[in-house]
Amino acid sequence: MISAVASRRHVIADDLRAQISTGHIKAGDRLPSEAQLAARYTVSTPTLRNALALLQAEGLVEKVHGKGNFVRHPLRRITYIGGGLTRANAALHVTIRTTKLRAHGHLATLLRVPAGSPLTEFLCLSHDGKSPHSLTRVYIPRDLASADVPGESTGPEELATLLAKPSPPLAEVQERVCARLPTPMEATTLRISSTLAVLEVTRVATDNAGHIVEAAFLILPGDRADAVFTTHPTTKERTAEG
Amino acid sequence: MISAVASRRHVIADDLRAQISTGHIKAGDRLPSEAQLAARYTVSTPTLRNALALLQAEGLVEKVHGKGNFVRHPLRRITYIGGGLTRANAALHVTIRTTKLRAHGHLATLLRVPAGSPLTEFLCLSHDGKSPHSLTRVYIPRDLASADVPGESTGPEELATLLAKPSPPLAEVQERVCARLPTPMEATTLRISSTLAVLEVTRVATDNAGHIVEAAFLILPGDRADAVFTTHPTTKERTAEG
DNA sequence: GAGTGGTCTAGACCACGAG
DNA sequence: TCGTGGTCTAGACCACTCA
Repeated sequence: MISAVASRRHVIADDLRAQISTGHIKAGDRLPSEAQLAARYTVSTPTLRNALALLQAEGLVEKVHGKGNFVRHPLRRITYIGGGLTRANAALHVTIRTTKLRAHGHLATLLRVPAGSPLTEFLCLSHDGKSPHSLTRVYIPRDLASADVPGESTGPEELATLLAKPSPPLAEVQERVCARLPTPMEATTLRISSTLAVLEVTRVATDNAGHIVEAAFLILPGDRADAVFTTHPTTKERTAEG
Repeated sequence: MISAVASRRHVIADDLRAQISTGHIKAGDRLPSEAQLAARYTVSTPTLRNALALLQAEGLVEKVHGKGNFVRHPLRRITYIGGGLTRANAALHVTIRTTKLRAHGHLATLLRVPAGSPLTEFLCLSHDGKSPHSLTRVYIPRDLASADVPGESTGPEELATLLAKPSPPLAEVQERVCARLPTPMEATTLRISSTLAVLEVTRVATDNAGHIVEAAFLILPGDRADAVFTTHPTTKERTAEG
C-alpha cells in the first residue's frame, strides 16, 4: 500500500503526538529545542522541522520564533451556527476595532453599492482565553446604520445592539463557505500555522427591500471551529452550542 | 509591514505563478525539471521544491513522481448548494461504487441506528474531464431503502431515483462543514497536494418520523469548490438576534 | 538505463526574544 | 549576548516512470 513506508518525519510526529495525547507532554509546555530533538531522534534539523510542521498543520503545536515550540492548549471547538447575523458567542471574548471607509471593487459589488459609498468596518477578533480564536470582518453601509455608528473603540455590546435592529426585517441570508490556507496576515493574527486550513464564510444579509444589510467575512481555523447549517429549525430555537 | 521580506521561495513562486497566469506556461504543460529550475533561479533544490510546494497548495501545480511538475487545468469552480439531498451536478461525470456494510461506532451514532445495522455505502467520485473533482460517501440504512438497493455497479441515475423518493418527506437537513487538510487517501484519490485544504460537509437528513434517511460525507477540494447555504425567504420566522 | 521527483544530511548564516 | 527558530546550501541516495 501507499503508507507502507513511514518516512522519518512521520515517525517522529507520531511519537510526539502520542506523548502529547498521553500527557507526557502537557498543554502549554515547551518542547525541547529543535537541536535537542534532532539529536534525540538522530535526524538532521530540517527533517525534525518537517516533523514539527506536521503537528503545526494539525494545530497541535505552535512555533514562536526565538522562544520555542509549544504544545497548544486544546481549544474549545466552537460551532458557528449559520442563518443569522453576527451574534456574540458567550464562550469567547471579542475585541472589536471600528473603521470608517469607502466601498471599493469587490466589496462594492458584494454590497451592491456604488464604489465610494461610505461603509463601516468592524474587525472582530474573538479570544478563547489568551489565544485568538477567530476573525471576523463585518461591513455595513453607513447610510443604513445611519447616525448611531460608534466611534473608534467599541465594545461588543454596542455592535450587538447596532446589528440587532435591522430596520426592515431580514429577507435572506446567504452564506458561502470555502476552505483554504490562511493568508500570512490571517496566520499571524490568529497565531496559526500557515499550513492550517481555515474555513472562510462570506455572509450576505438582505432585507425585504432588497438592500444588503451587511456583508461579513469570517475566518474560522479548521482545528477549532466548524459551521452548521440546518433547514427549517421550526420548533427548536437556536441555542448556543451543538 | 510583515511582508517586507520576500523569501526566495516566494519570489520564485510569484514568478512561476505570473508565467502561468499570463499564459507563458499553458495549462497541461510540464514545467522544466526541478534541477533546471533550480539552476535558472540559482537556488538549491530544496528551496526550489519549497517554491513549488506553495503552488501545489494553491492547486496550481500537480507533481507526478518520476514525470515532472505539471500546470493544472483550471477546473471549473463548482458550488455545492446546501439544503437538499445528493443531487447530480450536470457539469460532472460521476462514478459510483456501491458497498453493503454494517454500521459501526461513529457511523452508527450519526445515523442513530444500533451498531451492526445494515447499511449501503455509495462511494461517489465525480470527474471534471479527466481529473477528479470531489469525493462523496453516502450511507443509507438498508431497511429504509428496502429492496430496491441496487447491486455492485450502479449508474448515477439509479442513485438519483433511489434518493429522490424519501418515503416520508424530509423534515430537516443538517450540514456541518469544516476545513482541514486531506487524509493521504483523499489526497491520492483526488490527486491533490496534501497541503491543499478541503471542505468537508457532513450532511444528515431526517424525515418527519425522526429517522435518519441518509448521512453523507462530501470532500470538496478548496481550490475548485465551495458551498452555499441560503435561508429560505418563505420561512422568515427567524428573528434577528444579537 | 536515463531522467524525474522524494527524502535526507550536515552544516551555514540570519532574525527574533529575553536577560 | 545567548539560545531560539527561519532560511538556505550543496550535495547524497532512493523510488518511480518510461523508453
